[in-house]
Amino acid sequence: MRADARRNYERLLACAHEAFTEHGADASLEDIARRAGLGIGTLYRHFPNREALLVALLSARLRGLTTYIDELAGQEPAEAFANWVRASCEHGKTYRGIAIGVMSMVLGDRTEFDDACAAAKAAGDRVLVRAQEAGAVRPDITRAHLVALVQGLILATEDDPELFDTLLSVVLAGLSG
Amino acid sequence: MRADARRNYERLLACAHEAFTEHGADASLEDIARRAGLGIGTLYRHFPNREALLVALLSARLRGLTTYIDELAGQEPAEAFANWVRASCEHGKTYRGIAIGVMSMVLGDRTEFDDACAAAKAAGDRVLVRAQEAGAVRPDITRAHLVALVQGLILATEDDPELFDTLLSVVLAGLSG
DNA sequence: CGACAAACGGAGGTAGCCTCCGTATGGTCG
DNA sequence: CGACCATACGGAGGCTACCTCCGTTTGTCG
Repeated sequence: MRADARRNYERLLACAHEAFTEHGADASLEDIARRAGLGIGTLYRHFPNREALLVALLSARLRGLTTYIDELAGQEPAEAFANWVRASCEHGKTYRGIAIGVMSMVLGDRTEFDDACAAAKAAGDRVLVRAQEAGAVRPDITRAHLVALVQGLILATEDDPELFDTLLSVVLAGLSG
Repeated sequence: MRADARRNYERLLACAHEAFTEHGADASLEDIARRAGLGIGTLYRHFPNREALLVALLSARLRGLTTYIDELAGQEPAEAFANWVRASCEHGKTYRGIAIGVMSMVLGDRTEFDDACAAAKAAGDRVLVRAQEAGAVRPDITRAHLVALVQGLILATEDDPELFDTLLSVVLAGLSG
């Protein structure tokens, strides 16, 4: 990959992040190219369609989340667990709209995204198991339960950060072993 | 309202339902007008923009759900409660994508939609209170809890009906008084 | 430094959004 | 019953976005 190509790839991802968080998954691709100071043709060479750009962006962000989760290994189990839940909520809030857009798209090769998902799940499982082994979290809880709790929490408290904090503390207390 | 206008209004809503469930909130408005055998101008007179059409459609559906919930008054409390949860899940599944599109839109007069929401909530509360008074449902559960549970359930079990049924039975068992 | 594969840019064809206004028609009143 | 007009309809047209295609530019390697 040529140096200019890599530079432009990164620039496009950064501008796509801005545009998608501002306007949702419907953001104009031409606007993204303009923000990056590049032609629309360049955007389409790197990402053949909207889905490809979204998948690349989400995958990059998921990799970032995975890195953070792995760093939680240095914290005590209960604290690491709480931080994991919190980070997942934050990630879910920011990318809920975008992720739903991606989910509704079909077909195509989503290997990259699937891999990033699997990695994030595995990293989360490690934190969960550790917390459970330390007796900080009920042993019957699974990651699927937490996904459901987190998503429900986010949707039920839309636009009410105070309610969100209250319910999150309730959930965390309820999960303690 | 003239007779032809009312007929066309209904026809547009029906075709919008088809199109939105097929293609999500991004469905083409021109396609909706075509399906209804009407000009695009007619669609825009009845619904000045996409949001207005979505709001009208969701409101109509919510009113239908409210009617169903009210009919549950004839069933025994525990059964009515379970049916309410089930119907809410069904409604949420079908309209999740569309509803999210609506939620992300801002400003404008949403009185009609707000009223429909309030009515559905009130009807649900009646069923909940009755079930709790009969001792069929834990007294500390609120409708907000159920919204969170339901939404989380739907999101966590995307594309896996079997898992959905399993988790739903778990939730219903867990809610019993 | 020169050559060429790799990358860029943007014109252009298509389609959807929404507006505007000329045309058609349902309902009402003499 | 017929004529009038407010109400409603249709679609052309201006705009913007999507995506493709190809002529031009540029990084890299011998």
